[in-house]
Amino acid sequence: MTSTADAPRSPGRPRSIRADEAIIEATLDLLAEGSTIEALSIEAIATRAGVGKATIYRRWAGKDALLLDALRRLKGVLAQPAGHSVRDDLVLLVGAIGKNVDPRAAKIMPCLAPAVNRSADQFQLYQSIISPRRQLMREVLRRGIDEGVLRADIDVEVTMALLTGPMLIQRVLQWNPDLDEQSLPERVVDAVLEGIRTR
Amino acid sequence: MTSTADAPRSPGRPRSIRADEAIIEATLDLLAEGSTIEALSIEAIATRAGVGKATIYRRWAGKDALLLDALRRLKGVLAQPAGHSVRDDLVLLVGAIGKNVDPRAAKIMPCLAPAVNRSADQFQLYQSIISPRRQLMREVLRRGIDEGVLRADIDVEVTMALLTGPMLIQRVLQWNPDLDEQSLPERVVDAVLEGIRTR
DNA sequence: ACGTTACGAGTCTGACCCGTATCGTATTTC
DNA sequence: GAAATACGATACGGGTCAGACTCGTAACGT
Repeated sequence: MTSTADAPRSPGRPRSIRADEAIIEATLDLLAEGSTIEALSIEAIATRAGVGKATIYRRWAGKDALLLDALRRLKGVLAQPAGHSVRDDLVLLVGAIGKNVDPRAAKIMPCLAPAVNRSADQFQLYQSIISPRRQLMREVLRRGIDEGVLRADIDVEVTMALLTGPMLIQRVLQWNPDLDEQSLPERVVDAVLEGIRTR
Repeated sequence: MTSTADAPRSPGRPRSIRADEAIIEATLDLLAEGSTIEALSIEAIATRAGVGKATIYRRWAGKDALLLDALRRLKGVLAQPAGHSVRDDLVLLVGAIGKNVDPRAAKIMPCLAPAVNRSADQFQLYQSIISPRRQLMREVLRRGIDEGVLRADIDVEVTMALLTGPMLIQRVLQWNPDLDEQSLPERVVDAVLEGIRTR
């Protein structure tokens, strides 16, 4: 016989996995199409997903809970530095900033900026996404110090901000429309490595 | 007699300047208190300003037009570099990023990130605010090159992103909560000046 | 005095939305 | 086949808001 712990299966029709998917996808689609977080309505999501509202409320407590789950899908995979050259690893990591597997992510990211500072939940989600990436860069910098490629007296945290900031304001805020995004990672890394002062 | 061009004065009660002020102020207050751009309603603004809704519609076509006018007030004044030391001037300019005269600006800025990429009007407003500041920094960097303090082969535009980015992600996105904002301008400028590579 | 325009306050219609409930139907276990 | 649960659809009451409108009043020119 099946053990009791093995089959806590409830009777009745099981929840549709396709509905789960459709709801999440509809949410991300709508966000990517330009809807802002609070303009997003459960009704719109339900319609877009081809699903009844009740089906959404059966799974999530409200819009916030749904959004949290939906945004988790966007995380994407971490870039994997090769480990040969510190400079090349940094270029790889800087180039990966704001570049997710899901093309919708680029459109959605700017929307999170306001939310991050108003909701503790979303701040935590945001930090949980970026902190592993920060850790990756931190390790490369530490390796650079150990190998003697980077000075030992640099502030690693400030250096990470130095490398990340320019890329982020360009990708998320379109800070300077004339700046070439393609070559930016290389140029940022090299500038930070060499400094700009005459010697 | 008064010349025709001199007195295009219309009859009737003139518009109240105090109402103009009150409406703009109420808008900025509500934004600074945490309301997001689209959660902001004309009704709320009218109530807060102690003004009838019609008084607002008489002046602006809608929420967008009002917002554009209101945000223009936040520009603040440009920091004035002393012109003695390039390093000190850069510290001043970097420290001024995201620091406006109006304390409400700091709370409002993150809300603009999504809007900037969706409305051409707001993108232009955003650029019109930051481009004179960019120009200021550009001039300091050029002076540095002329004086021989900075290398002649640096890319000035990339360098500006290098200096601005870290400060902006910290002030607007709270990128790394552990980073000390107070000392950041100095540390960013010095790091960019010296580079992080061993020599 | 009189016409004109603005004022604050309020009303009204038509949207849109939330969250819940209720349909008839479909899918599962026992 | 019966009980249980899910499904999409739709209806509901309660809420907010946009915009246009209406009051009675206030401020300005002639």
